[in-house]
Amino acid sequence: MTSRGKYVYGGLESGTGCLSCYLNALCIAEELLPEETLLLSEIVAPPIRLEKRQVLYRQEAPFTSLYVVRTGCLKQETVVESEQLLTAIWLPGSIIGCDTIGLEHYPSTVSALDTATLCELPFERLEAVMQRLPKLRRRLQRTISRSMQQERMSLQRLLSRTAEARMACFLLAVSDCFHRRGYSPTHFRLPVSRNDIGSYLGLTQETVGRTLATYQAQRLLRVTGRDYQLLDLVRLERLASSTGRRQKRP
Amino acid sequence: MTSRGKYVYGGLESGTGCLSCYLNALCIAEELLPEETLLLSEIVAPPIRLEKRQVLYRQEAPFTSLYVVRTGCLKQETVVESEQLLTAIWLPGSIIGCDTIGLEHYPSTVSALDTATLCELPFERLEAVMQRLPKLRRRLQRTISRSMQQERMSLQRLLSRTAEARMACFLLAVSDCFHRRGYSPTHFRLPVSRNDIGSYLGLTQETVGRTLATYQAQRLLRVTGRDYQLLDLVRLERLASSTGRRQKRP
DNA sequence: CGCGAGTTTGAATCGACTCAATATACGTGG
DNA sequence: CCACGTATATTGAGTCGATTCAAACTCGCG
Repeated sequence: MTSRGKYVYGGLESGTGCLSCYLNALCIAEELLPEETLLLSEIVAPPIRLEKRQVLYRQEAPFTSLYVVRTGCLKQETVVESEQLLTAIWLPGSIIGCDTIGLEHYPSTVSALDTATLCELPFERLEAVMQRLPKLRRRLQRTISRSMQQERMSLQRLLSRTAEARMACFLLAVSDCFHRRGYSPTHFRLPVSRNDIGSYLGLTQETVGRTLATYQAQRLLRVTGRDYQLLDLVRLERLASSTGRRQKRP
Repeated sequence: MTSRGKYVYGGLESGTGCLSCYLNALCIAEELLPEETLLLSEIVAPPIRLEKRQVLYRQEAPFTSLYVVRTGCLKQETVVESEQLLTAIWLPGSIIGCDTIGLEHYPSTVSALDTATLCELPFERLEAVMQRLPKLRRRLQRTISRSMQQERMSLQRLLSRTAEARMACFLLAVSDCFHRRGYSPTHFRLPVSRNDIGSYLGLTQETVGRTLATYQAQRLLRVTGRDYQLLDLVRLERLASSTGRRQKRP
């Protein structure tokens, strides 16, 4: 998070726009007719490329745009009462900035964990298109509602779970996300430090490491650095959906 | 949560509508001109009165309306993978249903914890008014964004806190909410069982009770049943903003 | 090659949980 | 209105899990 800036990436085919985007079915463009999608792609700013540690926007910066993650991984940090929280981890397909619509300033800082590419949706222009395309507005609202409920639930679940169960929840969420974007659900690189995973899950880095070690000993997965290979999704899911504690007898 | 239904409350002055509502400054009506507020009050359905345990809507029921809490207290429960989570506690001034806009069905069940009165905003009609009043749309979006970020942060904070700190966070949030609605911030009835507080905070009922007892011994507050009297907000805030754990030395 | 950030491992402490038993409040029907 | 039964709260003892702290280790990068 040392330098800020938005560097245009020359490598993306820009002429084709949203129509040919591999994320189409997940982006807000979902369910739009081709001619409607074209309308959308006209307002999409040229793709942004961020290098590791580069900042997309800072807390308190004026709100201008939503961003869709095409590739890479970003983190969102919020400072409140001089306490820093890791409030989100963004993977491909996520829409960043939904928590800022209607506000003047971004409530948090978003930065890249490794090289990332994003689509920028200037909100003013998006608003204009939504005026003409109510379907698009509903689509965005649905995305927002879903993520609100999703996030609330996943955090709520974590609250009453042990470290083991929290890690399982986290890894499965990441796996699921990659899966739906067409990547492997069992083998991925997650460029997040143990420390960051810890503050995202409310654990210490030591506990995160130890838990991964335990998993590895049980042949649930293999980790080398930040490269994860899930070996037994079924057992991980069992771990994630139990609280990890002894059953309270009725 | 035994019986369902929406019973019209005869006791609210209905002719005056939003203009005279004591919540005006907090409801989405904020910042609207009088004539605009009138437009809004025309679509507000007659006030709803719910008795203790009555259900406002059930999970999977078709989405029809947003609701504003006028008085009383409600809880939101979500069942996912046969696990029941207490995902929200709604106090006066809250808008219920923001997590459902754009979706077909409510993602959770909301029921009254004691007698409650609510304003119903049928969403179809609200949408029509927002079409004519962009200001109102922005107002609603701002509310949604704010609550998204707020909720995310407060849950995130809880994750890395001890039972003592979690309880302090919770009580202060409630206190703040009542305060902003014009009630006393230090003396209120919170008709939520220890068990429900526990599942909301990710603690057991025993821990909730013990923590309250500890607080009482330290003259931080007085509790009798579900009646709370906060005696030292400053010290409570200190408790809430520290994690409750020993400081890790740098 | 060496430095530093990130990670791993171990030992001791403290906190929250489970379980069980008791006490209190509350609503219902006699 | 009181007595009862159920739901909710309190209290205590023992266990298990996550934290703190310290130290050694590994990897990537200049």
